[in-house]
Amino acid sequence: MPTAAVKQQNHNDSKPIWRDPELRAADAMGRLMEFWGFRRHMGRLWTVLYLSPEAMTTAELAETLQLSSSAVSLSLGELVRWGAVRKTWRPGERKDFYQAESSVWKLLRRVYERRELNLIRETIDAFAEAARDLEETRDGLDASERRRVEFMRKRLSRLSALSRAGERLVQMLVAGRIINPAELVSVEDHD
Amino acid sequence: MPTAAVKQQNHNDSKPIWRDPELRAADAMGRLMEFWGFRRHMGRLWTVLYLSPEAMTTAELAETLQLSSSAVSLSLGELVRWGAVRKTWRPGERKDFYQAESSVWKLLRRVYERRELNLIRETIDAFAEAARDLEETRDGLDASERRRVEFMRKRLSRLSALSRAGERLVQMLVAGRIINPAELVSVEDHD
DNA sequence: ACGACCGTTCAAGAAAATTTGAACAAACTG
DNA sequence: CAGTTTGTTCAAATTTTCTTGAACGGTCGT
Repeated sequence: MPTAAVKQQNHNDSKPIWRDPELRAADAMGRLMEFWGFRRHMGRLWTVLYLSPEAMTTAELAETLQLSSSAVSLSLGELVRWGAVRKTWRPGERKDFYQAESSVWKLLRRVYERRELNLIRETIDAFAEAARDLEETRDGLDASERRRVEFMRKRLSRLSALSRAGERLVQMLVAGRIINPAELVSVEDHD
Repeated sequence: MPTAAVKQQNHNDSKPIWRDPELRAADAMGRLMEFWGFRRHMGRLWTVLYLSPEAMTTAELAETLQLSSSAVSLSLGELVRWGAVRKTWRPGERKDFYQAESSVWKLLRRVYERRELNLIRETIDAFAEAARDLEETRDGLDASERRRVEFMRKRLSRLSALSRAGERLVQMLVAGRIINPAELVSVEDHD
């Protein structure tokens, strides 16, 4: 009788010889994407599609990555919303086919535009509100309180300036223009 | 009898009037840091310290942010390991005092050096391994398989080139030198 | 050396997220 | 139109991460 150590080579699937490197690359991208705040599976799915010359069906993707169909549907849908994967169509086929958007630069740009830039702006706004709140407290304060609030105000405005500089930098990136980190540095120089 | 809506102003703490803007700013930074892959509390703690003219004790931090002492210890320790907060000392005092590293640029650089750069390198290595795996499969393949593997090899090497370009960009950032996103773009041009 | 004070670590509990199977809906086929 | 096939949504279950209180260990003052 076979031991438990025997890999269960299910179904009648003879897996292609390139499956191992494929999964290795997919997993590496999955980690990267996860670190970047996306679902692991988004990176994996995108990579499998990117490495495939042909568009693929959800069933093939599920089989390749050993995922349930709902997991595929979920992450693939998100990829489509990010424009990282396109639904394609094949005459005579009922299933949907998917293919990877192959311009990584385009994808990077889109994420920075839609997500990072938004987050920075929310942060900028929050600092601005905090500063406004602070102004309103400047009524009957004794000397030491006044000094304390003044310090805080200065630091807050530095955080504001830094985040605005960050916003500009990301805007430059998105525009494909040259980025000068010195602009960030210089915010902190004159104190 | 007082309703539940009455804010419980616990203890005998008369909270300073700048507490609200302080917390608002701390929370904004907490979100940013969380998005960036750190603990929420790290951003909050750092901000409270950054906005304070005086070094603070763990007890004061816990009180300000309404955290348990273990939560403070955990996240503060991590901040110290990242060099984002320094332990200071006061003559005659037994407690430890903490103050924020106030150069945000220095902090950014350190994180990119230690963390992002490492991650990119791991990714580069994984792609390289995948490519090596793939080379080894090139034995008795029929024509269509050969074409398939060849496609995959091309795409893999493009991913490699992209991640190496990413590494270079981060290196430039860390060095404070000018970054040209076009280098990333150009990887995908000649196909 | 003893006791009080601080800070860290740990394991248990709580909260948040991912994952899955099943139910549902939509589109096509015969 | 009934029956398949395909894809999505939902809630339950699992896993992972975060939080907490208690135990531990070290340091200082008496």
